[in-house]
Amino acid sequence: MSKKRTADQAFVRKVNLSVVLRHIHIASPVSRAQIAMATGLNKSTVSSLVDDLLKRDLILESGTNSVGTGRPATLLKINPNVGYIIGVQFGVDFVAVILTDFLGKIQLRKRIESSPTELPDHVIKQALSLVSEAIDTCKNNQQKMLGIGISAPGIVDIDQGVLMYAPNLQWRNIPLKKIFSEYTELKTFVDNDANAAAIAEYLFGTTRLSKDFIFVFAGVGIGGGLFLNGNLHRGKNGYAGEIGHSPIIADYPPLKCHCGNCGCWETYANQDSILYRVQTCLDKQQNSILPELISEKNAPLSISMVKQAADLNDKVAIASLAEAGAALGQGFACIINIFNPEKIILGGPLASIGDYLLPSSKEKMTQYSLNEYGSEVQVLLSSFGTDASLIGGIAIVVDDILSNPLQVERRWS
Amino acid sequence: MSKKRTADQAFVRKVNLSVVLRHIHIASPVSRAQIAMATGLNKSTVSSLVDDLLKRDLILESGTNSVGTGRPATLLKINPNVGYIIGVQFGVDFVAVILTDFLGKIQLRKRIESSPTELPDHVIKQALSLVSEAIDTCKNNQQKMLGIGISAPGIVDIDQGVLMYAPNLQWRNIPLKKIFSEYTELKTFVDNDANAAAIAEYLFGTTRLSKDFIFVFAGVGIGGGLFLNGNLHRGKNGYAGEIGHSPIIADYPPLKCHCGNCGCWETYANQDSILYRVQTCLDKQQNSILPELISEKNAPLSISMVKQAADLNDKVAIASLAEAGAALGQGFACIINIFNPEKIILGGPLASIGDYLLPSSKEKMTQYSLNEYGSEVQVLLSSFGTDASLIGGIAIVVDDILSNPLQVERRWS
DNA sequence: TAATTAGTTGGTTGCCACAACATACTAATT
DNA sequence: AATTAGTATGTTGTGGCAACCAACTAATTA
Repeated sequence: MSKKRTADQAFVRKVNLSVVLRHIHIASPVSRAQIAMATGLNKSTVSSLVDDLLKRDLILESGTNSVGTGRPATLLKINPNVGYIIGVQFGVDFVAVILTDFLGKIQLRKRIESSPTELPDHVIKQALSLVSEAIDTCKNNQQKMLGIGISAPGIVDIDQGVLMYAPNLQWRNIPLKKIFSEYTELKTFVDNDANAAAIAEYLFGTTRLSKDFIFVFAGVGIGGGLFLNGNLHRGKNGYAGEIGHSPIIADYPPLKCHCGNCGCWETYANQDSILYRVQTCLDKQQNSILPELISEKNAPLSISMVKQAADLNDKVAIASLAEAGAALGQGFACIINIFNPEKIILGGPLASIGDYLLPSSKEKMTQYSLNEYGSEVQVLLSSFGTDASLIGGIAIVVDDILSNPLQVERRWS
Repeated sequence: MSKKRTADQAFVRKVNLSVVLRHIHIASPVSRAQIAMATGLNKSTVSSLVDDLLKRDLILESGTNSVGTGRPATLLKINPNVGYIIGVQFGVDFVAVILTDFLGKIQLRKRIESSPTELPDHVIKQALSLVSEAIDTCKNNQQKMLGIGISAPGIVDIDQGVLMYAPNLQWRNIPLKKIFSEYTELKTFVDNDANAAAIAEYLFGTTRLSKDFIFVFAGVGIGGGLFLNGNLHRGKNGYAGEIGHSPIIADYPPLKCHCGNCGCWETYANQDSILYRVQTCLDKQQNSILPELISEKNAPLSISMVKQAADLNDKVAIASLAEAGAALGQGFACIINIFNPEKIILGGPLASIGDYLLPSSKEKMTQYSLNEYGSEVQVLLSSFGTDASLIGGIAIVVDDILSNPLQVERRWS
C-alpha cells in the first residue's frame, strides 16, 4: 500500500477538514472564529469546512457563548452519536469487546476468559459472538456503526489486517481484518496491542496530543509504542518497539531472559521480577504483612497483593517495588538517550503500582541519562490501566475518522 | 518555529514540485512522460511543474532518447551549475570546508588542523577564512552560491542554528547560523554531525532513498542518526540518537565508560576498544606484525595500522577486529529490536575496517535480535568514510532545495 | 527506392472543478 | 457606536481531463 506522495486539491481539503475536526475534538466546545484563529485558516474557509462536517453529522452546533461585547459565538462540539465503535482485544488469556460512542463513552463491555492454548478459530468465534451482542446493542439504541478496531498481542500487518505472529498464543497468519469485516460488513482495523494503547494515550489519555512520547507497556514483558513526530513508528516489518530486550547493567551473572539472551531490561523490571524480589525477602523471613495476606486470600502472591501491602506501609513490598522501579528507570534512561522524547508513559499492569515505582525510576533515569534534559522528561502513568489496548481498538477507528473525515462510512447494522 | 499544519494550494504546488525535482534527482535522465508515470501526476501537471523548474534553472533539458517506436523523449537532468554549495565541518581537532556543485561534485576542499582546547572564536575565524576562499573560487568559476551547511559534533538547535553544546570541544551556545549567514549573506544551515552524515547517506550514499535506516557513526564514540519514515528523528531537544550509551552485556565487571556509567556499547565497540584489545594481545607477546609496523612508522598504534596488519593477515589484528565487531553486533541487535529498520549504515572511522568487523557483527546481530527479520537487516558501510559529515553539510542544503524548490536563493557572492 | 499511411509515444493547450483566500457584508451582542 | 461572529461573493491558483499537436517507427504501396 504505497501511499501517493503527490498532493492535489482533494488532499488539501482532506487535511484541512482533519485539522478542523481534530481541533474541535481537543478544544470542544469551540467557535468557528476560535478555530480560524487557532489554525490560521481563513474565517470563510473554516465556515465551509465546518458546514461540511455538520453535513456529515460529525459535529454539532450546541448553543452560544457570549464573552464580553460582540456577537456571541456558536459553539461546535463533536457529535458523540455520529455512530458507535467496537473495540476488540485479543489478550493472552481472554478476549474482550467494548462498544462506545464516537467520544469513547462505553455503552457495553464484555469479556470471555480463555487460555493461551485455545485454538484461534474458537477464540475468534467467541469474539464474533461478543461483537454480535455489541451490534445488537447498537441497533437497540438506534445508532449507526462506524467501525471496529482490533488489538492483538503480536506482529500485525496493518495494511492487510493480518496478525502475522503472536508469540504468546502461538498464532500465525490470522486474517483478522478479513474475518471481522466480512462478518460485520464494517470498516475494520487491526493493530498491535502496545501500538493501539499508544494511540489511545494520544487521543484520549494523559499525553493527549503530545507528538513525541514512548509508551512503555510493562507487564509480563516490556514492550513499547514509539510515538514519534505525531506518528507511530512501526518499522519495516511492524516489529519496532521491542524495547524490553535491550540489556541493562544490573547484577552478575546477568539473569537469563526467556528470549535466550541475558540481562534484558524486562527481566529486571517486569511484574515477575517484583514477585521474585518479594519472595526472596519473604524466604529470608523478613518482617512483612504479606504472608498474612497470602494465607488470608488463599491465593498466590500477586502484584495487587504487593500493592496492598505497600499501601499498608509494608517495608518488604515498598523496598521491592523501589528496586524494580530503579531497574525500570535504567531502561527509561536508555529510551531517553535514544529518543529524547517529550514524555514516557508507563502502561500495563505495572502502571497500577506506578506511584511506588516512579520515585526510584526517576532517580535512576536522571543518573543514567546523558544530558541535562534527561531529568526533565515527564514520566506519567497511563490513564487506562489494563484497558489501554481495548480502548486502543476504539482509538484506532477514531483516529482514522479524524484523519479522513470524508471517508466516514456509517452502517445500520 | 511551529509549522502550520493546514494546507493550501501553494502547499500543493510545493509538494509536487519537490516530488518531481526529487524524482529527477534520483532517476536522471528522465522524461516528462516517465515522471508522470512514476509519480502518478497528470502529464499536463508534470509539464507545468517541469517548466517551473526549468525557469528556475534547477533542471536542464539534455537531448532526446528514442527507444523503439513513438516520439523520442526529451530528457531532463538536474542542472549541476544551478549553483555551488559550501559545506563546513567542525571536527574535534580540525575544521574543514568543501565547495561543490549542486550534484555534490567537489570543486575545492580545505582543512585546518586544530585542537580541542582551541577557543571557538579562533576556530570559527579559521573556518570563515576557508569559506572566503571557497566563495572566491565560486566567483572565479562564475557560479552563483546556493547556501552553506555546517556540521558540528554536538547538540544543535537547528531552527536557530545554534550549537548548544559540544561535549568534546566544551563549546556552548555558539550561534553558528548567525555568524556564517552574516559573514556570507548566504542561506545557512547547521546540524549535528551524525545527522548531517545520515542525510548525506540518504541523498548521495549507499542507502539512497531508503526511508528507514539507522546511521551508526563509530569513532571515538558511537552516535546515531535515526532516519525514520523518510525523516530524521531529532527528538524534543535535538538530543536523539545517543545510542552509544546503551549497555551491552560483555564482561564482568563491566567497563566504566567516560560518561560515568558502566557497560556502555561504545566502550566495547569504539576505536579505542580495538586498540586496547590489540595492545593487550601485544603485551602478552602474541605473535604479530604490529610491533614491527609501530617501530617502522615510529608512531603510536592506530586503527589504520591495525587495518594494515589485518590486510597482511595478522592474526592479532584480525581477532581483535572480530571481537570488536561482535560487540558492535550486539548493539546492532538492540537497534534492530527497537527500530526494526530496513538498513543499518556503519560510518565514521570504523567504517574503514568494516570488512573485518561486519562478519562477526552480523553473527551476533542475528543471535541477539529477537525476530526472524533480524538477520535480514542489511548492514552496509558508509560511502563517504570520514567525509560523511562534511558532505553532510552539502546534503543539508541540497535537501532543503529539493524540499522547497520555490525558495531557492542564488547569490553572486 | 521513395512516398504514403497507420500506429505509438511525448508533450501542450484549453477548459473545468474546486481549493483557500480577501473583501465586504450582515447579525447579534455590549 | 463599537465589537465580535459568521456569511456571501468574487479572485486566484491548483491539478485533472480530454483533445490536440509533434515526432518518431513500421508497414504498405507506387
